[in-house]
Amino acid sequence: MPCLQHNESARTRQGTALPHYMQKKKPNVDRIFHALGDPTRRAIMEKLSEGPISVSRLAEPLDITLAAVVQHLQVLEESGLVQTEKIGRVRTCRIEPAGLSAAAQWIGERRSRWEKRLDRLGDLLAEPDEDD
Amino acid sequence: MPCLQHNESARTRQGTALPHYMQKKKPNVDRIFHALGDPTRRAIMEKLSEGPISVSRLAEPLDITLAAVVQHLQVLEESGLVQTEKIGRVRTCRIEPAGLSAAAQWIGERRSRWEKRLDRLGDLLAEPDEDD
DNA sequence: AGAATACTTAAGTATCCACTTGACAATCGG
DNA sequence: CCGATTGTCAAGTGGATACTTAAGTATTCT
Repeated sequence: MPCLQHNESARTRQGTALPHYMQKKKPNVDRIFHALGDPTRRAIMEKLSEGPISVSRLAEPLDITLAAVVQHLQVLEESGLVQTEKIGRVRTCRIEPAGLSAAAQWIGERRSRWEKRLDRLGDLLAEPDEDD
Repeated sequence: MPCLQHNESARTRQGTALPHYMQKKKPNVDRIFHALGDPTRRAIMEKLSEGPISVSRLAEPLDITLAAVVQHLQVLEESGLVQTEKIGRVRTCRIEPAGLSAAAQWIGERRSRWEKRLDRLGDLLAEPDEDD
């Protein structure tokens, strides 16, 4: 069970340990982008965007072992990008839209901050006779 | 110069070698998501979203060495997320909006594909008397 | 019941990659 | 011109992680 801990402590945190009450604050963005950082996992998301599918069907086009696919799925599920459900002996996987939304939101925030900055800059260039 | 090759060939490609004429097709999504997969690099993007800034100013809050920051910046620049310009001895870094756009687009495509699927499903449930 | 399917889990390996150190290069300030 | 800033480059290290193999579990088929 202590197998898939990412334990990003070493590099992720800058200073000393976080107080426990803000430990789980937004664990998702970290995990989501880490998950999307792997090309195989993006390929899995690609396939999943076509619709729900079983683990072995997912593995078919991937030319890695089933076991490896399962490991990727665990990462994706823990990050909240994917949701799975086992019925009988087959586990069906589907996209969890909230995960992709969180990623999109992070990107959108940074982008709009940057663009707002550009706008203000534009204003300054347009009216250079305000006080300073 | 052959220092920062990611050389994702082994795992990224599924089958045999790609023909050279489709090698550089969309190298960006891979690099962009790999770049955003690292928390330190996301912190850099965060800071950059406040406006252009020099390398050493960027490094200050990061408690890693300047050299490490430079390496992260190379990854970010090669992925197209960041643009830099050196004037005198100081290199100024800024966000390249096209990079974030590409990431946002990738996410948006998968998300909308998935949601379109859900819509069709909704239609079926709503009108179960169409032919099959 | 026995065989086949569809995963699951654990352990080991090899590669990748974030980071450091240390030496060097170029520019700026007195 | 000398020292201080600001950044660059190369090599090395340790830890993370994508993947494999191999053995095990639970379900379905005949």
